[in-house]
Amino acid sequence: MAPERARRRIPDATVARLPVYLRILTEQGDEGVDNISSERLAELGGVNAAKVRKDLSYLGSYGTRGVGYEVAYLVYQIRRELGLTHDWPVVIVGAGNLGQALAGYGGFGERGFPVAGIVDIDDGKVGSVLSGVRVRHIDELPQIVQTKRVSIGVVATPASAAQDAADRLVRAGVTSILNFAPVVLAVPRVIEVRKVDLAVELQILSYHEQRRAGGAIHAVGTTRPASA
Amino acid sequence: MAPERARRRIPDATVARLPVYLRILTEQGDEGVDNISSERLAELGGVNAAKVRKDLSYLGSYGTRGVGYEVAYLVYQIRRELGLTHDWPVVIVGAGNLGQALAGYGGFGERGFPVAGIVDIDDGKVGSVLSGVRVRHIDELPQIVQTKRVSIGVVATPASAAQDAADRLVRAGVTSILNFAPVVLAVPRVIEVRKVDLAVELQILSYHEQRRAGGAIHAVGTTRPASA
DNA sequence: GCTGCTTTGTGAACGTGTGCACGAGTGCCT
DNA sequence: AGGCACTCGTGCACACGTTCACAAAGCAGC
Repeated sequence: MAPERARRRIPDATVARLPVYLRILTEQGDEGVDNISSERLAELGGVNAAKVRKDLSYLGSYGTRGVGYEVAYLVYQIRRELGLTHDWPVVIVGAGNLGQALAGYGGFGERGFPVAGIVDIDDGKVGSVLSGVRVRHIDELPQIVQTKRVSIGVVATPASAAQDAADRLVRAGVTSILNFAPVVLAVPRVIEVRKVDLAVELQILSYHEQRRAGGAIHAVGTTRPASA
Repeated sequence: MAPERARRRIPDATVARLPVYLRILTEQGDEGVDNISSERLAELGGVNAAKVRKDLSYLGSYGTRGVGYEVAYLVYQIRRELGLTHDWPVVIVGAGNLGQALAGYGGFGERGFPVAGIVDIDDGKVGSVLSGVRVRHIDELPQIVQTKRVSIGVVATPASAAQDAADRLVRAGVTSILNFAPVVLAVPRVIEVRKVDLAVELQILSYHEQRRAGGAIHAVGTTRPASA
């Protein structure tokens, strides 16, 4: 049969950029662009052209020398590689400020991640409806995950409840977690966790602002300052 | 005067981890812990102990061999290095779903990033009050930035309006931007931009799920499929 | 078909980040 | 005071990621 492609592991850094290329390519496709060069794609993506070519080369040799890449075909290949050929329902834990915003944010469903359910531990919130999805009690989590075949969970609870939420998600059978709580989650090795932490992002910006403002004023001294 | 500290450039990877250490150390301090070893800090932060020591060594030699690090002092040093010795007011552009959630999310102000203002281009939204902050028209952006000395802007608009929002922020004098819109912003070199993209995070998780599930099922054909 | 122009795909060099391993310093106990 | 147990700080080797530079491959025009 077909010779199994060696499924070379795609570097993390590349995986993180593929969604960006995908979005740009989709936009370009909608605008009627049929072919695109690595140079142009790099420009739109804010990266280096060589990087684009190397990234895309991990998918296979889908470009045409002297011409560029066929947009539609590349979109297909990236979607296939990212597993976006079918929907991935997600379940949101936590119906607070953030959970509500996430549920209301249309971007989820449109991009292939429909909200299969929202759960909260607070009976006061259970029953209310957010953007068409009814909030259910967290005890129903296992049932939701099973019946809707959910493999991605979103933790949108306060920090203090995040670990419990993660534990419940894992027990319910979820294998990937997107964590918005400012906590380092402890989960089994096999569970894939990604973290989005606003405070961290702001503090990184703060570092650069601080450095810009006063950091450079002091001339760089010798290697070892007085440690007294 | 004080001997100018040697301000060596701190690696990006380290800067990204310092906020995590800071949060853990603050928590530990609140719980009455006075000293902490790199081993313990690593465990709580989900990283390697050697990495913790190397990261902290960029700040200076603030540990005590045989004992560990004094929590309070380390908190102080990290805060100083990250520029968290004073508040950094932020201005939010976009009072939609996300902008509202961000304004309502208490974590901002508490962590030293008070919301100096929210602006929107839609007159229908101007005037309403979100979590105590009145939404103002985007034309007032320069004034807000100037009077409140804002250097960090948050883009919480739809993708189509994000570049315009960024342009306005830059023109108003902001030098760092946190972008929630799924767009690659074009800004002057000197402007620091960080991006938070939910779709990208989910697609990365999708990649791992897909790989876990069936990545190996379909054998991909030879190097070059028919390209018509 | 041949020439010249364009753009891909990738080897190789370089830079950044990680983790080990161990010397060096510190506190405690006798 | 001396020995021991502990933990930091860091040199070094290795892995990962980025960028350059160029041969290979395709297209267009004559």
